[in-house]
Amino acid sequence: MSFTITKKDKKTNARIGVFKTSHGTIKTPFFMPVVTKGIAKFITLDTLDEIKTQCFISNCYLLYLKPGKELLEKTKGYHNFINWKKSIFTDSGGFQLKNPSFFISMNDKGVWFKSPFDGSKHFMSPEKVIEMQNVIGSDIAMILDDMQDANLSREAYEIATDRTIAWAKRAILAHKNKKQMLFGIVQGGIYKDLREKCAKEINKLPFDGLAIGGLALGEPKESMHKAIDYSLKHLDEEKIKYLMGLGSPEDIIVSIGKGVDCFDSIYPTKMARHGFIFTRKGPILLKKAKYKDVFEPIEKDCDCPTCKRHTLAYLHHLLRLDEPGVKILLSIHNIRFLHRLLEDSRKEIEKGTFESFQKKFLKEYKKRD
RNA sequence: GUCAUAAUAGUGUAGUGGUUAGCAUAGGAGUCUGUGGAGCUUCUGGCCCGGGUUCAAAUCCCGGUUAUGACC
Repeated sequence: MSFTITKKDKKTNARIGVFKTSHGTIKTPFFMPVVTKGIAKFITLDTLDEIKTQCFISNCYLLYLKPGKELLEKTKGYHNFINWKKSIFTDSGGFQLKNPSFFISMNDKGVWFKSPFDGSKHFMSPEKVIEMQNVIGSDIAMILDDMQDANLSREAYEIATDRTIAWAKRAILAHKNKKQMLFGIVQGGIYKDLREKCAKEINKLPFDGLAIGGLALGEPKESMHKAIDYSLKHLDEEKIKYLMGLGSPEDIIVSIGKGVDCFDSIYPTKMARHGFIFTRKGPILLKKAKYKDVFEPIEKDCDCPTCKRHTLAYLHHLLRLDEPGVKILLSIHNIRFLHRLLEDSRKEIEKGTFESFQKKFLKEYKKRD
């Protein structure tokens, strides 16, 4: 279990590296799809393998509810249960804090959640979240953090920042599993001093990786990018950096240049379900009538199963009929698109040409509809 | 041919005298970022035709047209 930077870009803060977990080696920077409950939405694990997914992220809280701790103990972990040989991250459930269908209340001890399945109440503490992730057996566990929604008062972010720091310390003490890595999370909203304070404190602790959370929640883009900078500035350069939740192609390319190594997001799959597909020349809204007779793949050079076999006209036809299968085909493309984008970024960093690649990408990736 | 019933956005429908004529879907525009989901916002678009009653008609009356059904 280690992270080794193999090359640093001279013109930007981008870097490539090798991230070793108990289940293999991941080339960084990388994108991981979200596999909340043991399967990605509309994509099987088989397909994730086929489109060269190195790693995915699941959700500790949702796995705690179903299938539950006992079953995962019986199967000796989540890897066995779902039969996935490669690496797995688990999110703590901190993100569900902003979701009213889960959240009940919280204090310094932890969070009361409710189950949407039966309304039952569950208490989650920083320690309990570590314990559950241990049962899951994920390669990377995330600490429970206090993530506040955008547009709250500064006081709310001050409390959340202090609580995240306090919980991070408790998580470190609770974490005993030597086969599992633990990542800390930086919070602080869009406030420079809070981000810096949180980053410094989290950076002091012996985490295996460092995450930046609480972004892309409705704050302006510019504030978001600044918040990333404030956070990264005080984090150990040699440790792996994980920007939580961001998945738009522009955000990823910009953030790689800042020195981020790891991304996860529901963005590609959610967009796909709503008929939005990524291309290097910008996103396509496939339902538009202009695609009804375009007999070309989404992207000619894309190697995903969807592009190798189908045309825009065909996919448009399925989307207009609201055939469920089209959500599979589009989700596959969008995930593969991000994997390819990251593969290309790694190649460009290796060659020392990342900066011009980044500029060219951002110039070409404009809305074309 | 006779009788009955019906006719409201492209489609399917609600509306029994005073409504900005409602809803769904289709169509246009926008949006979605550590998954309670396949969503959300928004725009466009309609009373079969002609006459009558009434202060006022999608609504009541007469005629026409068309559709469906039954009968001959």
